[in-house]
Amino acid sequence: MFIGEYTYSIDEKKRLAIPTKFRQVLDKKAVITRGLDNCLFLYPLKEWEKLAEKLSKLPLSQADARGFARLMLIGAMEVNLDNLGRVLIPDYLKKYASFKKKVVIAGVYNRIEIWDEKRWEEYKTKTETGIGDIAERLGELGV
Amino acid sequence: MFIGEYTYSIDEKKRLAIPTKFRQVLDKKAVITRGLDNCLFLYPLKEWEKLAEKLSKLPLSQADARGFARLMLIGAMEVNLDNLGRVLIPDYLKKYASFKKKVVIAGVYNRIEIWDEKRWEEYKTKTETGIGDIAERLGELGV
DNA sequence: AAGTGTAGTGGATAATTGTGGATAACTATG
DNA sequence: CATAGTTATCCACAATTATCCACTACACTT
Repeated sequence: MFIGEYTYSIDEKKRLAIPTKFRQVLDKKAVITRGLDNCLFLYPLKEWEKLAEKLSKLPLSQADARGFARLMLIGAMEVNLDNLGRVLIPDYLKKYASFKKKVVIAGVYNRIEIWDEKRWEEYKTKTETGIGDIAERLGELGV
Repeated sequence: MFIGEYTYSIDEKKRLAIPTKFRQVLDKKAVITRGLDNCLFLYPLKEWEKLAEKLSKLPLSQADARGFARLMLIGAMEVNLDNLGRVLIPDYLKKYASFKKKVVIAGVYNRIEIWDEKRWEEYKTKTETGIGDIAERLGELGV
């Protein structure tokens, strides 16, 4: 399980270190994809395979399902952790998530999220102010 | 599984390099054909055989199904990868997909798509805005 | 409080790969 | 049969990528 928030920096070679606690679970190989709200998702290989399998079953004949599967599958990239536990961020994903130097790596149960630091702060303050409303909806979910 | 987005260029001899990660799976021979949304599909031989089988079973009575099957079957061509992992793009397919110099090679699970770079960018932005809420769709998939 | 160890960051070297050109083989046509 | 044009195989260079190594800073231990 991934939990916690860490701040790291991407060097000029697009390398990003993964927090030590997450490395043990990731096992040298992982898949990085487009995420929600302009962040990136990082999945362990097995979690990704489950997701990809579902995406591949979407009907090819319907334009919007086709587009969705394309965005998610084409947006994904298998990454290897080097000896020091770093991964390479592909250009198009770096651009998609508008990464500058500092990024925030956050554990969200079965996946890892990677945010541009500034966007993360903005998202956090926005969410924190609205957290009262969210709590009410959580009640509906039985939490 | 094919995933990821790569940018390559077609030289003046209509040769196109296939990303290294895809070569291992393709095994020297592949089938290239007309795809949806003005891109090309590239299949491993076995995947193509399965698809061709399905296409041949489409009801002869429906005009659009018949047209789709014709498009893909007649447009298909077997291509060989040379020693450096490049394939030759036939003229009529190059024209169909309106390739200029730069193309995007994209992995979509069991097939590879080849897009003219400009068209891909257009399709991507169009789809990103038109796809609606990605979160909801992921939720439907149980992710 | 000092030393040792671990982890984040940056740089350097070696290997791989994308791209272009050149030569050889084959086909077609006069 | 020969020549011209097209196609295929091979080779070389340049740029990017991957692996390796070193340094620094923080933390924990003794």
